Amino acid sequence: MNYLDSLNEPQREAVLNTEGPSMIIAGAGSGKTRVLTYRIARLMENGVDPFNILSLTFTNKAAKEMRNRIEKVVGSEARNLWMGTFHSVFARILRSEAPLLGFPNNFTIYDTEDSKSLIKQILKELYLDDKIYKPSTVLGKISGAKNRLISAADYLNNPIIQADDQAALRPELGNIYKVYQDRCFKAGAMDFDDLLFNTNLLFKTHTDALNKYQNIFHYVLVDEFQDTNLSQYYIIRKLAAKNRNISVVGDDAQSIYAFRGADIQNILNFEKDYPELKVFKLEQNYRSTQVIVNTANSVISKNKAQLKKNVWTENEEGNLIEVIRAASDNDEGNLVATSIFEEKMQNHLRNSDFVILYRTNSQSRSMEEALRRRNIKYKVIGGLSFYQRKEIKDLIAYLRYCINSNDEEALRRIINYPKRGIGDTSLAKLIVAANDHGTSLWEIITNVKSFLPGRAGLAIEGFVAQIKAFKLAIESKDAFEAASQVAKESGILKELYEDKTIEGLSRYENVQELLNAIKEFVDNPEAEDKSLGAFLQEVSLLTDIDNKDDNDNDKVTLMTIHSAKGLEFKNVYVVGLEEDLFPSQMMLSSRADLEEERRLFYVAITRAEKKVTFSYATTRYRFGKLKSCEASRFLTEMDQSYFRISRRYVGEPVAAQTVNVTKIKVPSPVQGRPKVNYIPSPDFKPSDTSNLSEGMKVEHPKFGFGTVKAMEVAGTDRKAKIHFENHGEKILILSFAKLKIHHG
DNA sequence: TTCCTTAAGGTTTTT
DNA sequence: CCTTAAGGAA
Repeated sequence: MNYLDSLNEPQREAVLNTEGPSMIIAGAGSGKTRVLTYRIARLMENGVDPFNILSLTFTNKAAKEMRNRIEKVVGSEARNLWMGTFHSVFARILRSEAPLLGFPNNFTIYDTEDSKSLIKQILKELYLDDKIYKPSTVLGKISGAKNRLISAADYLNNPIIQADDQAALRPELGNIYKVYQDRCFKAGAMDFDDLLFNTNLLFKTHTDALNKYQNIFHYVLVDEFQDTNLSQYYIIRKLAAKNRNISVVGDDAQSIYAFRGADIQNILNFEKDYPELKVFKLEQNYRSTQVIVNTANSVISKNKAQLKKNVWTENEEGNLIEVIRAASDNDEGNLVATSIFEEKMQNHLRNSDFVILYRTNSQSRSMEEALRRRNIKYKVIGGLSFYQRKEIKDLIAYLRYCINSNDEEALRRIINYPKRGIGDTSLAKLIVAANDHGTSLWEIITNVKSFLPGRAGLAIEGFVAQIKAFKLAIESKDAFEAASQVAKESGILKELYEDKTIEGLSRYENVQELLNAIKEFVDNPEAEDKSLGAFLQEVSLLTDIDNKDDNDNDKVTLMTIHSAKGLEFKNVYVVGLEEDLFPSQMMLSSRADLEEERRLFYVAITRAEKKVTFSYATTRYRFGKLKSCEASRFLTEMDQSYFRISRRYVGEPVAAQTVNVTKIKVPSPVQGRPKVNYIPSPDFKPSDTSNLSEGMKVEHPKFGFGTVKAMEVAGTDRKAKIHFENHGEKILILSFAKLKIHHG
């Protein structure tokens, strides 16, 4: 029972309160994972069978780690817990219940690429313009509807939605949605959103199935609750309806997935749905220094929509936050890499103590180049993941097709790869035939002679014979041997082997790597289902962060801020802090979007234990063109009292010295006075501030008019303490604060 | 049907 | 800058 002693009061209460509904509001770094771990351990110690506990996490990796930690407390029984992401847990359940909904047990899971490809196909068939109905937009609409549990029929019958689509000049959206669903159904396929939508459907239409799972899951726990969507919320609410032992953990300040349908309303609904709810607030931060916690708080305080929470820490004050300004994106990479190198040497750190976080995946390039030049080992999370590579998807499409021969997207991929003389026109004829006869493509191509008598028909017969042989192999051999046979006899390996370019070589190696992964899967003694189908399912639901580590773990990590959720590092670099990049220019149109960007920034800062470094570039290549950039508004709006401007500017020697700056304590913000949005004078133009001095009157585009109270100059690092009429005292850094000097 | 050249357009974030 | 779509010739 000693673990209880290691918890603070609210943590302990949250752990001990195992019965009934509860909500744990957990600030960043407040020991949320510990609480969840011990809570589950506690349940098991109280005699609850692990088979009766469902714990939903945001990544499979988080589930695995938590399982290991619980195992350390209660032993190997922890393996029997139901743990995983929403998608993987309910895919598993659907795997056995799918026939109730008319799907085969071996249904395929379409990834985003498959979905878009199908939408393109449908647009062609309906003679719709893909400039107006852009596949990604259409998919987004369909996804949004599904996440709010609106079926295609509901969509078509809803007058408000129809009016909206009419007004947006996209009246056919509902129709596309309907055709898309029909085609998925016929293909025996579900997309990511269908996994959740169909789980809801299952529980709604089959009370016996619902009862079954209600009786299995006596306890339901949900991590990262702020990032669940309505569809997910309904699932857990249904599951918990009988026992009402439901516990959710989240932090509204870290909600960053609204674009995926996540709805902060879920937190409010939760309070309404469970009036007997117990709420626990974890506010003490154990992860970060005071500098980091205070800075992060100053960022998030700019948001209007938030729950009341006071995150604080007893940790040391810690390093100042360093701000690097670079001349270009490449320069930014160099300065960041140099900084990492120096920090590492000075403080005896490991590569793995560092993370570089950015808004978009494309920003990794300049960082990678700079790190490589300095021989600093790194790994990139996300981006084009292994399983999204063309050669991998091709082989997987063969395997998918052997398991589910109605899988239209897989067929489209492989029917003429490697080339066997079956072109678009032949395939189009087959699809038309399938639609006209109301049968599956597989039935058409197994009787191809009656539809395509010529040379193309012959080629298809050869293809079908091959697939039949593969199916036999999959039935009689283990997954690895079968997949190897498919790779060889399909001609994929040969095709890649003959490509002697560097890319070709690496593609060949990637396919071998996939086969290795299947081998490993088959050899894993813990896996209960070693079938090829099980492998494919697991692989299709991997998250970026789930990619398994190689043996050498001492690497600098590069990833998007989204991927970094839930992780922590000693030193964090948040790079590319420029207007239009972060916040992204796509997110400037509404207040809600901008607030989400700010929460994202908050998440980035709060990953750090010891030190945060910000960087931005004044020019950056975008679409192959050099564009000039401005420092992000996030830099200008936050509390800058802990900033230290790095002297790492272009042209300076690599071993630039750091400036010694005494920190100015910032007075707490003026209380009680409402902060009105200041509208700058129409002729507002930032002045040259190199001669700014005490007593001058200035105008700031956000804070309005003020008087300079004090100046502090240390090399290139210049700060001004300014008293603003409506916002009190602020300390601004002159290299990016925009100020107009008013004379007289 | 395939392969080559050229043009256009695209970067948020992810299960 | 990159990748993908489209168009034309063998």
